[in-house]
Amino acid sequence: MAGSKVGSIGEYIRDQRQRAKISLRQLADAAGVSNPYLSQIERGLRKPSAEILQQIAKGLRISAEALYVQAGILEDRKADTDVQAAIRADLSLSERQKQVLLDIYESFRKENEGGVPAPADANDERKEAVE
Amino acid sequence: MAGSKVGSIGEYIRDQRQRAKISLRQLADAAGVSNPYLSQIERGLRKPSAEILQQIAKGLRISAEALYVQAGILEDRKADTDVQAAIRADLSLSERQKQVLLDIYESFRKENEGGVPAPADANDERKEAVE
DNA sequence: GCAGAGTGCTTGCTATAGCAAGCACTCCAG
DNA sequence: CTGGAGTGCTTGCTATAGCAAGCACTCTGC
Repeated sequence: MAGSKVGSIGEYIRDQRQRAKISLRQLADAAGVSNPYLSQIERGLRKPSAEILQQIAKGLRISAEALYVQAGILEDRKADTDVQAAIRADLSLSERQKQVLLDIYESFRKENEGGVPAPADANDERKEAVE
Repeated sequence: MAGSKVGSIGEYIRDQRQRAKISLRQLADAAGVSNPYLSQIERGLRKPSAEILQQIAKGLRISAEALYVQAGILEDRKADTDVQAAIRADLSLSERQKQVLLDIYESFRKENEGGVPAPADANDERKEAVE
């Protein structure tokens, strides 16, 4: 999907449907939503709920997440790193603690965008962080 | 969160709110939703849209995804990897950064020995770590 | 005691999501 | 030509999401 990340969900659905070479009614039937409503969604007249998006994704045989991203209700995340996935799934952490760790992890990665720093620099980093 | 992955979103929100030790109105204000509506959501009388869940997540300072998972609109992605192993193996972090993250992770887990704690504690931890 | 602050909930309303019934059109076979 | 199948859209309706106004309660200070 070239262009903006959060575009018109309706246009995106129509595009995917046309790529799949199925009619509006065929998709509506496969998705279990009414065909007039799907038409309205595609033309931007209605704003579908996440549940409807889930059904449409099923009918299109694509991930619901892809539609959520287009609809602006989910961040477009490239595959989680192992660290991120592990933190999210860790049952010994509260939701808030997970968010804190993820934020710190992310800020560390930003610092390292020019490369992983030498151990001497990392020393200073630790002192700041621990204090 | 032991037990079913997709439970009552209302109970979950109330639980997170009570862990954060904030009143219903405080969360409603922080989230930008009406307090009666939040009350209805917590009691399972209404079914909030993804947009409202997003706002509530912001007010609770947790990820929207966590609420989506509870609401059944997003799959809970499993991670087979352990947090500690993942941090150690992450090539985008320096060794010192890894240690910092591991220390924080460890201290979070220590705090949680009697159970998953109130997020207010995690708040303090974050301030220390970033400074 | 009363007033004020804070709490969670009730109630009635508006806007709109999502549907069913059906229209208008195109295409093709008999 | 007509009828049938398929297409996308219009229209009017119902159910409900989400809100504002306000109630009933608890607690505290004067």
